[in-house]
Amino acid sequence: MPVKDAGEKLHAGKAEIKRVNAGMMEEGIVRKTAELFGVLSDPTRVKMIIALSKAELCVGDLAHIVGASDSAVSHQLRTLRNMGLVDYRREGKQAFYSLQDKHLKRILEQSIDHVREGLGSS
Amino acid sequence: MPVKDAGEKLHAGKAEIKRVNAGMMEEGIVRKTAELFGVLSDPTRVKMIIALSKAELCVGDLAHIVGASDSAVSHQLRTLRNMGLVDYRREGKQAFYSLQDKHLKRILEQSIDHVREGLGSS
DNA sequence: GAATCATATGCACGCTTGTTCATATGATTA
DNA sequence: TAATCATATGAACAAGCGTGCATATGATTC
Repeated sequence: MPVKDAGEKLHAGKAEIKRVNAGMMEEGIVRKTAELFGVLSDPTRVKMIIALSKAELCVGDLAHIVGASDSAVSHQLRTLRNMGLVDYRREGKQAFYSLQDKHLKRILEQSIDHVREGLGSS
Repeated sequence: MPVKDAGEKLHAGKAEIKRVNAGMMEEGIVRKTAELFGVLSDPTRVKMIIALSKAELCVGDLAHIVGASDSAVSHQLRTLRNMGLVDYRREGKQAFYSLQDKHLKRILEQSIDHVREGLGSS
């Protein structure tokens, strides 16, 4: 049975619409994908992830590197932790973080190239 | 000359910090990268981009496909247009949009796979 | 045990963002 | 020309987000 288009006025052919609809994903996947990108939509977090992809770092050093306050970085790390994107290791007073998610590094690097190629105009 | 660390207390070796710092990008690139990801951080826009990567569509059809109002979609299209991510073509009353930026499709698809592999836990 | 250090957390505030509603624009049709 | 259609736009509002500040926690050092 085809998709019910009862009443709605469409312009492109129904076959076309149907074809596009078939390529759409489940709502849940879409939501999670958007959430993942949300992580990368903040400059501080982008820098944090770049840094953590290069070395395991404690909060203070990370804050120093990305140029944000300890508090801000700690807050953001919680987000990354909750999403399972960073690894966490305690050593005395310090907490060491590193990038858990290798895919993230790939996606980020690819996108940076993309921006470098000139398209991120704004 | 090494990076000036005057006064700040670092924990990891300075060489390590220096190495990580070297891998950091210019502020402008970081900002634009974050902006690009910002585009993909909303479910409606994710759906729009998926749809537009499969076919050229007019506003109404696109709205129908992604399940949002014409107005909402039009607003979002303006954002995408301003960022140079979609192509625009007028035909009579209708305006047809398509994905200008092929990289975007690649990045998006790669990230969807990534989410499918189970990491987008939230 | 007191002081200090590294990190974490709750709250508040300002800013951004996505949507809706109303209206405008511009093209087609009657 | 009037009415209608597709799209665009502006104002307004709610919700979410990033940060600073104060404070808490837990480990080390004196």
